[in-house]
Amino acid sequence: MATSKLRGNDLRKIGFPEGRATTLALNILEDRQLKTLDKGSALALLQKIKADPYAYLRDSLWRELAKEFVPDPKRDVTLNSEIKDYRRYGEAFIEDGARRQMDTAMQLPVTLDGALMPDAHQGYGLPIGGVLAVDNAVIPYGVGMDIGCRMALSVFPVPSHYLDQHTQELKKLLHNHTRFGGKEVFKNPTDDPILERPEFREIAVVRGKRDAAYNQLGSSGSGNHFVEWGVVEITDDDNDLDLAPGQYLGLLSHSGSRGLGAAIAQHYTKVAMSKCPLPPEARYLAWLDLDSQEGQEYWAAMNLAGDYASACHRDIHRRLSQALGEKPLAKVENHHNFAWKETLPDGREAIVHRKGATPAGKGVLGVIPGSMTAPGFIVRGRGERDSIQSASHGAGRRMSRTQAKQNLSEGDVRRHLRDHGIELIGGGLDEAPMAYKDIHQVMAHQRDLVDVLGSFTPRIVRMDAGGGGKSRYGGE
DNA sequence: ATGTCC
Repeated sequence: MATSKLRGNDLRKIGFPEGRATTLALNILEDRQLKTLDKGSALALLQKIKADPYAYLRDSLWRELAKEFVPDPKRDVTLNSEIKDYRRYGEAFIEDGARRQMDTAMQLPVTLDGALMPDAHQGYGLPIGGVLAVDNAVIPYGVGMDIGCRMALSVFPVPSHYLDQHTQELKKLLHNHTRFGGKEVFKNPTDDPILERPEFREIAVVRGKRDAAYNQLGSSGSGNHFVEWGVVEITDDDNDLDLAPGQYLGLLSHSGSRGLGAAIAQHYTKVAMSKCPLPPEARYLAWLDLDSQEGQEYWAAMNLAGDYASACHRDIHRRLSQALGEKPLAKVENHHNFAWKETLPDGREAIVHRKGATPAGKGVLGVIPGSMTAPGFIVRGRGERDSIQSASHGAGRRMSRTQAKQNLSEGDVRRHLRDHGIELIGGGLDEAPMAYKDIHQVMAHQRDLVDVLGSFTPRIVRMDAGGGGKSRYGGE
């Protein structure tokens, strides 16, 4: 009876699409002929069917599932045979998987234009670091799971040597006034006006998450999310922040829309995949017509999740500013994992998806983080048309989470952090600085996309304690 | 990235 324990989530981990294929697989496994199959063997078999569905088309038990993995011109929306041309920044160190995913996205009949940022790596559907402009449609997996995930920086009127003199106090503030991980939330969540938005009454999936949204407000979640104190160095006199060149104490946060955004992404991805069946390699790129009821709902829910993520950062910075007893001189905030209505250079209206890519329209400010032991950069967009007015959202991974856990040791990471003078609360091996690309190289590949106004060098970092042996994927 | 669900 071991098979009865197999869940949809197990199938997601071996790359099964949400929806019919998963439902079919779970139903077929209920067949009495398969009752003796243990969980491992069942997963191995399902993987084989997905990899070579043609071998199972005559198998009476598995035929219906196998069909799900074979292109069906009668059912599937057809991809263009031609891959539309698109720019790749820093192509030499972009992995093949990310390139292949972007190629597929450039074959969608709704695609107008695209670009791949120098921190790109493989994700679900659109690669992380992928920018895709489409015609009157929105792709839930082109936005990603953590809708509206963002960076927020506060610059304080405090000299940077405060970090050296008050290291343990600042560390304690992070410990006391931030919440990380799946379960940790504030006992006294802020009653933010966002919770009164009509979407919480009008959209079913959003309504079901209102209580969770209230409880999770101001919490940071897990994965690559962080809150950190560090040194802001302003190098450019003309910096749009009214800051004199020099060094300041800074607070940088990276997190998103928590359970609310995840539920919206999961729900509308399922809807899109059932309404817009695509050939297997493109299945996760299913879109919703923007004029459809579901498309309008997703658009409203996505915007709410973005505003919620912003409210969370506001709360994080308010709590820490109060605890520090200082008001910020300047703030910079920018989001990725989102879709915007924009006008392309040729005048066409487009829905521009930036999955792990930073908006870089002319004069638009943003922060591109490096790693715990490398600076991030305060940037101003140059409005470059070839990148669809976008830039990278960080350094990007050099090692997958699994590779990092296999190749790095706790001792090595501890030494590396100590050598760089970094204080860390939490943080797993999969988030070790060595798992990330060299931010200086990444920045060198996007000189045409952004101007650098200053830097942020982390000193005291808090992250989730990390997943230990748990398998994770993606990361935006 | 989330919640533990087809």
